[in-house]
Amino acid sequence: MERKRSDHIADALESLILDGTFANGERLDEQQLAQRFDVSRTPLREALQRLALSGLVEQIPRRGVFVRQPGPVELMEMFEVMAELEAVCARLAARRISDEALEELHATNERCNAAVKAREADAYFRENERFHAILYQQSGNSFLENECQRLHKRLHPFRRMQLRARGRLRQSMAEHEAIVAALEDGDADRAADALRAHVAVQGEKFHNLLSSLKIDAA
Amino acid sequence: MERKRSDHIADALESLILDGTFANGERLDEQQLAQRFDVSRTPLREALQRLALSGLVEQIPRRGVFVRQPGPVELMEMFEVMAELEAVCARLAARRISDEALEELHATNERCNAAVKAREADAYFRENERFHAILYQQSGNSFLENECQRLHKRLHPFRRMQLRARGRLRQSMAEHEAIVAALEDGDADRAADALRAHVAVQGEKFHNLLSSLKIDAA
DNA sequence: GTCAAGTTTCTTGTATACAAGAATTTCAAT
DNA sequence: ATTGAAATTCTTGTATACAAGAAACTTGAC
Repeated sequence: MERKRSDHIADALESLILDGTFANGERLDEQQLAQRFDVSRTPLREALQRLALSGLVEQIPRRGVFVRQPGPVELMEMFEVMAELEAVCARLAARRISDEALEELHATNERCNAAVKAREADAYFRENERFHAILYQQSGNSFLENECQRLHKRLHPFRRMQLRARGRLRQSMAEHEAIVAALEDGDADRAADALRAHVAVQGEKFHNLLSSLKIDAA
Repeated sequence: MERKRSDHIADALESLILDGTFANGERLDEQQLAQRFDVSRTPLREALQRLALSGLVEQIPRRGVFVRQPGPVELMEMFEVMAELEAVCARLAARRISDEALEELHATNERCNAAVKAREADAYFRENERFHAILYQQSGNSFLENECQRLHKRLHPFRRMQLRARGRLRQSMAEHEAIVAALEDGDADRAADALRAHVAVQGEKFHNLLSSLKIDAA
């Protein structure tokens, strides 16, 4: 299963957009980028098209493609949908989850906690991602799993930002524990509510963070 | 806002796949299709890539692209997710829906009913689509609205098939009425449950239909 | 006749060339 | 100096040409 050049370019561009190398309304010049990646315009255009379809970039016919960072409103909307999708995962998983998966959720939380204490941000994020990935998978609905991963990936950079809020890490861990507890009890509604709240609060924290930044800037 | 050739080709190919002109595992030959649409391979490849990203087609590197109709399991999964997403729409819409929109839902249902009585299938489908589109929109979350429309579009041909089940049309109309009633009462949970059931039953009907077809074939 | 290695042909992936529409600049008129 | 139209330049969209990998076919050994 070998990948082609345009795939790698798409990934690279995605990273560059998500980490803010390209500013928001900025136009992405095909020729420049082609030179930068040492490739012709053909695979580059394929990569740009992929980004356009995944929403990171807007393609205006005969004008070019422009970086399109979601604004505060759209972000809140995305977090809202993410919260609901994860709640559905939890509801389904509460019935279907295996003992092994529960064990793994516990283990992941352990490692997550250890990372919090050791102040290892990267390790924390890795385990956090794993926690959610397991939940998606345990929904038993692979279409849902894919949709969740898609949206999760898109929200990734903002999730990271939101976690800088004071005391959020410890609170987030507590929420994880509560979610696992509900799953262990097989309580679908409680698990769903816990997960919905867990994700929704991320959106809110992020929103607060944005507001404070705006005040600072003003 | 002019579109480009590859957009039209993508639409055309999409129709051809959805209406079954191309069989399931069939390989789509770039050269043949290019001739067929009287265009070079470049825009055609763009169109194919779009279809691949939207899931209608699978692209295997250096091998070609193949039609990929979802199997029964995946379809059920998709209907399950659709049901949940629409339930979220209903829950949000129950609080935010405007009087005008409620009025329009009623009107749409009227026209839908008329179409049922007149046995006008096309009109029925048009109004049915409109009903759901209004709900998506009235969620007040445009990201959610887009996601719903995306999935709705993808399920469109299967929805149509499912409605052939005996008595389903009339039952479906009754469900629509119940949904509007819940929205008028501002009862979020009832609206969500009604819409979830309304969509979920479509998946089940479809599943039944598939099973009976398989028995017939055997 | 079957199987395998080598060769040919075909298809996809990439590069380049060309066409057409958009942006920018130039230049004239007021 | 400003405005507006013509022309030039630049960028995107499409066509064609080339490269590389996969499938199909040929040929030879057993």
